[in-house]
Amino acid sequence: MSESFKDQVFRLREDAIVAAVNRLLSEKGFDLMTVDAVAAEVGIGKASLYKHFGSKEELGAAAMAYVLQQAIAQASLIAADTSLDDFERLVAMARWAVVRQLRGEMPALPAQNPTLRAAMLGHRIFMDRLTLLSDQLGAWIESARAGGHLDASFPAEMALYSLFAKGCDPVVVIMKESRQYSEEQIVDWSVRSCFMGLAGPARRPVAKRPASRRG
Amino acid sequence: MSESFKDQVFRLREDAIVAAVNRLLSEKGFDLMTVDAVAAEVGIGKASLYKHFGSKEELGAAAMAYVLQQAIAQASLIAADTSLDDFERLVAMARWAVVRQLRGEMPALPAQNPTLRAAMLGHRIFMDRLTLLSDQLGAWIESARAGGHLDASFPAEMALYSLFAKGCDPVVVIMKESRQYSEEQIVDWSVRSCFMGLAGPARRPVAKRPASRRG
DNA sequence: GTCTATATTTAGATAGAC
DNA sequence: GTCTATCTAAATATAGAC
Repeated sequence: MSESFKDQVFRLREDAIVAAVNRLLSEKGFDLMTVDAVAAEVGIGKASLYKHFGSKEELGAAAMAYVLQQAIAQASLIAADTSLDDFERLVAMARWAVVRQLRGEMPALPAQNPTLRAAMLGHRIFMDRLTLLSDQLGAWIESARAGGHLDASFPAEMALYSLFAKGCDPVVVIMKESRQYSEEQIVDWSVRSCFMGLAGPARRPVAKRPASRRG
Repeated sequence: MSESFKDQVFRLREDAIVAAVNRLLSEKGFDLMTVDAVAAEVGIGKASLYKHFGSKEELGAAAMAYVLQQAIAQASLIAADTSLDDFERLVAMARWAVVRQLRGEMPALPAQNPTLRAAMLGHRIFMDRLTLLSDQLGAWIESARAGGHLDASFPAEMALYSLFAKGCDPVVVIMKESRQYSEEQIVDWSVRSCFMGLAGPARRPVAKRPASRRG
């Protein structure tokens, strides 16, 4: 019973650490985020931090695992919404990623860092969640492709990668920093450009079949 | 005369340094690129390097200025090609950026680094070239928007930012690393997704007017 | 301007008391 | 597990001879 309470405190502290890492990662990025800053943000000593996580890279992997957990939860909600078809579910997930990034809740990890990459590949929870989310998105992508809702001239993997890339789209960041547009506008534009592209009506071929919904 | 020769050597050496920085930046990124590695790649001592550039940030700014120079040269070629309209010129520039990235010739600089950002804002050559290129691209964008070739529901700045972002598109990198697709395929897909989006025929509204060319 | 050798700083990681 | 104090490694930058 006392043990159980201790465990609860332990997990709450870890949650606080992950939250701090997540915030600092989205603000400064991995390389400029220092372990000292994480400890200071949580309000504990650095040595205490290392009792929870063995390295800075593990902190990054844990932050990504946390975001993946939230993405999976969001996907579950979207999957349960029967008013949506699978294409619209993909759009909804892209929207979710952009919103998260605008709110500063999307950690930025450098893909070029081999040490960090190794830590993530060795992080079982992260990898399991990554597989789970990829499978869910992949199923929607296949369904949407089969129905002509996604352009089948692209490989399915490219749609998957594009969705993940929405979480770190520099265009979104710049548009936000310019402070000229509302968040809703930025989200709408970003998602629309992802699926419809930048081209205007003069460059769009005549549709082979009429659009199914939006008249 | 001897002075002039020395100057030539000096500039050649600086070119070699910038080339090395450019290669290392595209391979490792700014934070993982060390000044020691740059000096080793050029084949000179680190102290000699600091006679040419005052800081690591200046190296990064110089590398970007060099890429901008090449982008401007490419834009001049494209501008002179009278077989293209302005929309196609934008497509050609996007294609150029993706090709450069695939070849590992596109330096990656972290936008979140304030020191680096300050160095670039203070780098006159870089800023002048950035303005020049932005003006050229902006003119094409306005022209393409006016003709309905670009979707006018997006702000013009967003098209500009999207073009610049093509130089660091993580989807391109991942597709390349997967080694499943040829470079031409990746380029075609990346450029197509930028302007036409991921959506398929079932999601495209009936065109108000017929496509001008590729029908 | 180039080199070798060194100074300085920063930040990841740990020792050891409690 | 938490803390203070410290170790260590790496990397930016510089001194000083040539």
